[in-house]
Amino acid sequence: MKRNSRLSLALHTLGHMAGDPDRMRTSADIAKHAGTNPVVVRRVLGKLREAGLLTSEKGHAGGWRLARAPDAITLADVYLALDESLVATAEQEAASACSVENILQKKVASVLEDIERSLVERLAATTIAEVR
Amino acid sequence: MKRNSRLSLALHTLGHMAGDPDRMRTSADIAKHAGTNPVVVRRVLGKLREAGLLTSEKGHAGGWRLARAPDAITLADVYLALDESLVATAEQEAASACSVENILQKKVASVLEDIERSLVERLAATTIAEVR
DNA sequence: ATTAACGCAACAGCAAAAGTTACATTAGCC
DNA sequence: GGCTAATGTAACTTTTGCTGTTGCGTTAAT
Ligand code: FES
Ligand code: FES
Repeated sequence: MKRNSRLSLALHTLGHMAGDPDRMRTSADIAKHAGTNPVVVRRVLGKLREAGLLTSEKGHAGGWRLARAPDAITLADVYLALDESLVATAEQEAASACSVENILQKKVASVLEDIERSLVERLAATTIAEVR
Repeated sequence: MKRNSRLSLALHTLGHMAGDPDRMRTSADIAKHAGTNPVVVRRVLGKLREAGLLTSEKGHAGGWRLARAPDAITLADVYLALDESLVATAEQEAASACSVENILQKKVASVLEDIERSLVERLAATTIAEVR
């Protein structure tokens, strides 16, 4: 697991959680499985918690758990929770003096928006219950 | 022009070329317009030449020119010529022991392939003659 | 012969992502 | 109450890919 590691890490972890939703997992456990560092895990899962997909508990018997049923969490939920996008975003700059630049900007931005939308649609069709 | 600079640079340059196809441009000219370095321009345009979209000539009166009519070059041609993809590619690693990983890999890869295909389709609908 | 261009390779600088360390806080357990 | 094991966060370091830069060889017009 190398690239796009945040998303990979998140999906992989949720996939395993979906297979045994009641078990509480610590960031150290998860990190060991994923071959990374507990802090990285907490960083990523923290975003999923903010999005309401996971809950975490501090203290002695703490750890991480799904916040909803596995079949109520789609890949799109995860993708959107980390706001990192798989489609390069064409950030719009203040309209330049160059007409070529402006026209291109519009064309490309509109294509990318459509593509992004359809990507999310596709991801929404699969739940993490289906990937374990 | 900051991000995804290779594609931006390429499209922008071709857009301008489409407006005056017979004029020969040097990498230094182009670099000045694009606010970058001639070597960077040659790197990018070199790929477009390999793909048959441009021709370059060395020597004193050398420079760059379109290899075909502007309305015969689509944005998709340019996108494909630089093999840099706007959709993050889910590189496949040797099937791991973990079934979650394998299933995810397949799902995500297939989605991304579809998305990439449809992106290229969309880009193929516009020629550089339309963006000047 | 000179000049102005490309081609290419090697190197330097930079910025974003990942990993690491450190420490405060929290909650169960004896 | 004190110990232990967990999260939460901030700061720092390392890695990595991209951009930009320099240098030099090659080519062709003048
Ligand atoms: S990571 Fe999927 S099995 Fe350990
Ligand atoms: S860059 Fe488009 S006008 Fe100079």
